[in-house]
Amino acid sequence: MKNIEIDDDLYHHIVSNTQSIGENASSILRRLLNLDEKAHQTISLSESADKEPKEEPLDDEITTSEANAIEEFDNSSESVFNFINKEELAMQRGAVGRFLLILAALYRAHPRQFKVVTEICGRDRLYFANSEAELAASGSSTKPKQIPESPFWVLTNSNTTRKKMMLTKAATSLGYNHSDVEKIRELL
Amino acid sequence: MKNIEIDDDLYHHIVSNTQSIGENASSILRRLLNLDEKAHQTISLSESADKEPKEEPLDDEITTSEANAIEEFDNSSESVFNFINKEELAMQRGAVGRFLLILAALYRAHPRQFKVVTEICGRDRLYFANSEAELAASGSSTKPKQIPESPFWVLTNSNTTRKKMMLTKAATSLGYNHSDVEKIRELL
DNA sequence: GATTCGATCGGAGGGATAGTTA
DNA sequence: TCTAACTATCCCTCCGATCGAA
Repeated sequence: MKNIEIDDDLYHHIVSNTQSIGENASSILRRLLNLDEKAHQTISLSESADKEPKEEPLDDEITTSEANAIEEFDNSSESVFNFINKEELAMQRGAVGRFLLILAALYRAHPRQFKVVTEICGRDRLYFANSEAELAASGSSTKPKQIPESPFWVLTNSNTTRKKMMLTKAATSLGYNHSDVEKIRELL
Repeated sequence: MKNIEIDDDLYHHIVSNTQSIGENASSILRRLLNLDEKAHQTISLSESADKEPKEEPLDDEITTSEANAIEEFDNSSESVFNFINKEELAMQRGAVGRFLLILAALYRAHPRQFKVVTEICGRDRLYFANSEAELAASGSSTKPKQIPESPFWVLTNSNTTRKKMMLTKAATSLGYNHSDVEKIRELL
């Protein structure tokens, strides 16, 4: 135990933070200074549990058969709409944020067949690819962005009209019918 | 001047934070507790030695007189922490987004006393107000933004340090103790 | 010509820091 | 004069419409 001398205002400040009858100065100070306890568990690593959808595109040949096309829907019961969070969408600052969110949903719903989007491209720019470099190399200022939680990248330097077109093509490639495609493009 | 008795480990902690030869305990403690060097925070009307939530009403037309003291904490069981969504926070692009989200949480937890933040201000700019115009008029390029889901506006044209300061002052005005204030400012 | 595509460039937002004031 | 506090300019990044190119 030690005695220290402090100014009145400090003293009052400490007293005013008493949280239990008879609490002593040390206890109050520890709380105010964030000391004591058995440390604080900074960030719970609860994160690591859910992650790891990772997904490896796998290079099976899709073109081979119709059967394949069906089987593609490994998540057959899943549709993008199960992965769209309207709140989150609404919160985005601009079209790019929404664009990425929608694509991320498409990827989550169809991780294995997603690679077909890779075929969607412009006159000379690639629109989708597995790496930033590929997109960057296909044009100037393409502004590649990674589709969240996926191994794919998209070109981002385009007007909104074109972004909608990309969504339309992507959804169509993944087997959505016209009315669903329409709903998807309207999300942007 | 007052004398207080503290544990050895606390004593050492304080001593080890000495920053100049001959610095006294009060000075060190003020620094550690983020208290202003002299006088107290601008806004907090220094209480006497009373404990507990302190806080004072300002012009409130509460119908029941007794309610006044207690009623401050209309959402007494509510703390900002119940209104903070870490996910949402993490998603923000920059400090401004987080800043607004944290303030919105503070407002939701304390809608009736929130008006005290209105007293927080700089040399000539207002930091909080009930209208965009007020803030805009108090300086140039103040970039006022409305605190989501609230009738209040904040100035936004400041560096991150100052935004943290604003949060600190706001939380303090609303009766949070230092350790909570610290947690809040760390959210930014 | 008509149409599709590319990427430049103006605009908005954010916030560090230079500059100002008390 | 010197310093601490505060302001708001200004640079940077992100967006995406627009207009030139194919």
